[in-house]
Amino acid sequence: MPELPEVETTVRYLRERLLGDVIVGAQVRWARSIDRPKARKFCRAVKGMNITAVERRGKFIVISLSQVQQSFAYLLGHLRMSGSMDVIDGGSPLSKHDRVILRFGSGKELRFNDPRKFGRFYLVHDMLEVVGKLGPEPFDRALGPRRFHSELTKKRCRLKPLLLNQEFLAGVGNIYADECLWRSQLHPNRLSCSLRFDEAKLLLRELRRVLKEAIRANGTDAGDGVVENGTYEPRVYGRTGEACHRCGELIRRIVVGQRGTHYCPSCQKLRRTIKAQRNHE
DNA sequence: CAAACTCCCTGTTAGC
DNA sequence: TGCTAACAGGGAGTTT
Repeated sequence: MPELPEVETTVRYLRERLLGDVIVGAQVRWARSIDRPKARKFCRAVKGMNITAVERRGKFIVISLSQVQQSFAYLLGHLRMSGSMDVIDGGSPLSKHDRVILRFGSGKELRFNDPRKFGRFYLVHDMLEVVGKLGPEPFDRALGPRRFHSELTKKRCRLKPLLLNQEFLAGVGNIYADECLWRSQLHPNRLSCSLRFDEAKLLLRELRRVLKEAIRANGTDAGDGVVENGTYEPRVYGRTGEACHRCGELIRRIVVGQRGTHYCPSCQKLRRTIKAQRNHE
């Protein structure tokens, strides 16, 4: 599943190939892949648009567009579960799950491939219409340990669902939520309001470290038929029953907030000490 | 406010 | 071998 590192990888890939190119045509093979406007209007409106920037906001791909008479300014894309983007020279046969194709003046084609059909494009004037409610970027300079701790403690949620909440923090998905909790030795069910300052500080640092490491590796290989060639190796995610890299205990899978969650029962204790445990019993 | 549920989808997999 | 049913999962919306 594409999360921040995978989207960042995709954005860099697209930027390198599409910057300055002009969209000359669009084909939509699954109408609901276009969230807004309606597919017909979308195809008409993107024609003649020039790609002036390709950036990322959370898990959204943000493409800035310019045209002589401006009616739309941003093309946003979200890969959701199984989406991926490919830029090819054009003309080659379509593959089964290609949902949207953009043709460019250079002859290149952007192909949006999405087996599960959850991914979406948004063509809008104001990108805040789509990404306006997102929380801060994990790498936002304004997000320091102090503010992170205060945001964490003013909520009363379990850590895992809170990290996945895009209005709390933008870009974290199931894999990297599990990974940063393991690295910080925090239990996914731990209440956010119970975190000490040093624990919040550690969590933020480990989250940034794991995201950086994954970006450097071009993300994680989905292995799910999704075209991705990242080499980041998760330490807990998808390693149920295997040995913890820190202590050797077997990694366990539980469900937290309707999401599969992987953690080490020995390194990530809910309660910190035996004494604290007794006090609760 | 927090959490659970439902829906959207299809490839994969467990079970028969 | 071949079939069916359960399942995963991001996010929006609804209900508890």
